[in-house]
Amino acid sequence: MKKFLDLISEEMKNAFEAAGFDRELGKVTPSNRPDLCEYQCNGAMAGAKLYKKAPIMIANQVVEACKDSKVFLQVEAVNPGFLNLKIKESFITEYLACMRKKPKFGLEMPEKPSKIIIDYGGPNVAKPLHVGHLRSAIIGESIKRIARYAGHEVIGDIHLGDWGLQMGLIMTELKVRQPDLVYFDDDYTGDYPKEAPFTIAELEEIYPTASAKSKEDEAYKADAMEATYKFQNGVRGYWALGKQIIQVSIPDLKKNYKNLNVEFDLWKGEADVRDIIPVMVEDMKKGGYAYESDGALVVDVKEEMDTKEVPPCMILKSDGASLYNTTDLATIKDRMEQYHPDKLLYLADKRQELHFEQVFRCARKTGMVDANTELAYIGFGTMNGKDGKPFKTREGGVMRLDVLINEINEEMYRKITDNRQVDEEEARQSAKVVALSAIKYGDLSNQASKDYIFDIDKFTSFEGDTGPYILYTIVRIKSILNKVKEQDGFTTEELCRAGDTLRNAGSESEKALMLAITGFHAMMETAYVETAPHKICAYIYDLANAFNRFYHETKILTEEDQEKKYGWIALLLLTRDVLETCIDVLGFSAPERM
RNA sequence: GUGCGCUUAGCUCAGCUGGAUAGAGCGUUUGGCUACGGACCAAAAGGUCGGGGGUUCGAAUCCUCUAGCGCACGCCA
Repeated sequence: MKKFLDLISEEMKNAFEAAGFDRELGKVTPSNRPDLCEYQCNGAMAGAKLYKKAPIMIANQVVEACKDSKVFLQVEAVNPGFLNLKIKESFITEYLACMRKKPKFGLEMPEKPSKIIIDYGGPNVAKPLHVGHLRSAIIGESIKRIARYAGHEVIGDIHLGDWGLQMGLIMTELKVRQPDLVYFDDDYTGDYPKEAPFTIAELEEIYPTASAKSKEDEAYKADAMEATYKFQNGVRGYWALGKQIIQVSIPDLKKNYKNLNVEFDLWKGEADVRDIIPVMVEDMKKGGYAYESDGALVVDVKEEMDTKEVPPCMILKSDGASLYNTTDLATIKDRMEQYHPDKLLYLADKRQELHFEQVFRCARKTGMVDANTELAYIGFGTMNGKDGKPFKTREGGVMRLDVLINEINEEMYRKITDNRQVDEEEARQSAKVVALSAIKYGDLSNQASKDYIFDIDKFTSFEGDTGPYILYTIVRIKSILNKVKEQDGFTTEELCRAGDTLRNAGSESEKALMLAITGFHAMMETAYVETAPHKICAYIYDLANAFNRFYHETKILTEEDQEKKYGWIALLLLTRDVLETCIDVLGFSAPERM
């Protein structure tokens, strides 16, 4: 269905046309003076020059043309030429009734859905997730869900970091501890064991140990680099061992991402493109794109329009090893061939902007990506502590993600059980759900591209613009609905039927709530087009406020007029559904009670 | 050095394509509890939108200059 704002604009455009002006002047926007009107149109002022007429004259003519409108309750011309609009209750009610009946509240679906691959997450195997992975996971998951909700086909790929020096480091340390493992025997030709010779817990201990040793011991580091080389070049034992490191890491990563309500469709990594790299490099040479420079193989990606210096994109290091660029490019090639996507979307720290610029240019120049596939990069800012510096533990180290999450879970549990009797198990469960909303909302309500301050006290607060406040509002609605069910002896289905008929708003706050709901489509569309989850946050915060205001002055359960009461129930159901849809798109959910 | 980004209330942040009196939350002050969940609601105080100049009937928003801060600039990822 059409967006509410478009419908009103249409009506206003007709009025401009009827009054003899260009209909495009009739564009309506939400009011920035809610004390005066619900919507406004500034077209009369824009038309003043065009028609050599005072804006207020134009506005008055338009007012005249709006006389018999079925949409507008009031159209008022105000100096210097504003058109202040109020909407008829019946028009709003009809619109909401229509929203209730349609899937996705009647959000218009694209004629041709795009196929989008979104690359986010990017954790390294064998290393625990830390806070640096949080933003990518949270924002990426939400952007994926927004695009899906908007009707597109989206594939989320975690793009594991399983190619770098950390692989060699682990192998080197493993060799020190267990030198007799068959993986290290170059003469071994049999099958390698299915069981990995380590657990995830051991891996998490091995890596930091190895990393520390390599910083002090040159020979150790050289061994690690050699092991990395062997792994990358597919020396049987090393390759098999590397695969096992990956296989042991994945279930652990899955578990951790599941706690964040983050799911990937593809669990591919850099190592998966190993076979593609030589072919790709060969093609780049043959095509005359790649050449040697200071011993390294590079592709020029400068463009005439550049205002800055864009260094060439390095494909191979002077020792012949591949690097970040190489695997990213090979991954693009792989994705293009396997999925033929309309868009490749990357989510990474904003400091990587130049890297993606180079990679994208290189991919286009070498013909790996055709003109109708879009390459996009969304850079996000740093998560800082209260001091404005990158978030650290009290001791100044990198904070593990599970530690941080546990801390917030505990804080939530404390708040939920504070001063009240609750079932232990249920309280634990809700604490988790609410804690996740606190973390995610805290992150997503800020613009992704900016740095933000991760303030646990602020995010976990039940007051103000926070996740818990949104959940609280939803839970409150659910609570009322449950009471009605009890009171009138309804099942959930019966309640929905009983609350089927919306009625015209009977108060300012009810009308404001209804109008807030009508903004859903425009908001969702903007959130998709601008990849801006924070707009969803702003919307549900407004909606929750509108609901709480309405709730505060409306006694629903004790209302004796059944028609009135069930009209409100209908409005509650719709409000709840819109709120829950929005938080689902943001990547969290609401409990039944909290 | 080159380029990019940021600067809005005491603090944390919004501000849609230029519109009326620049908005929230927290904190501060005040009022509302016989609780459909007060984890709420209502209200007040608090701003030269970093600074200068320009475009425009009209600028936080567009252009330009400038200051402060941050980030990135071939063999890490």
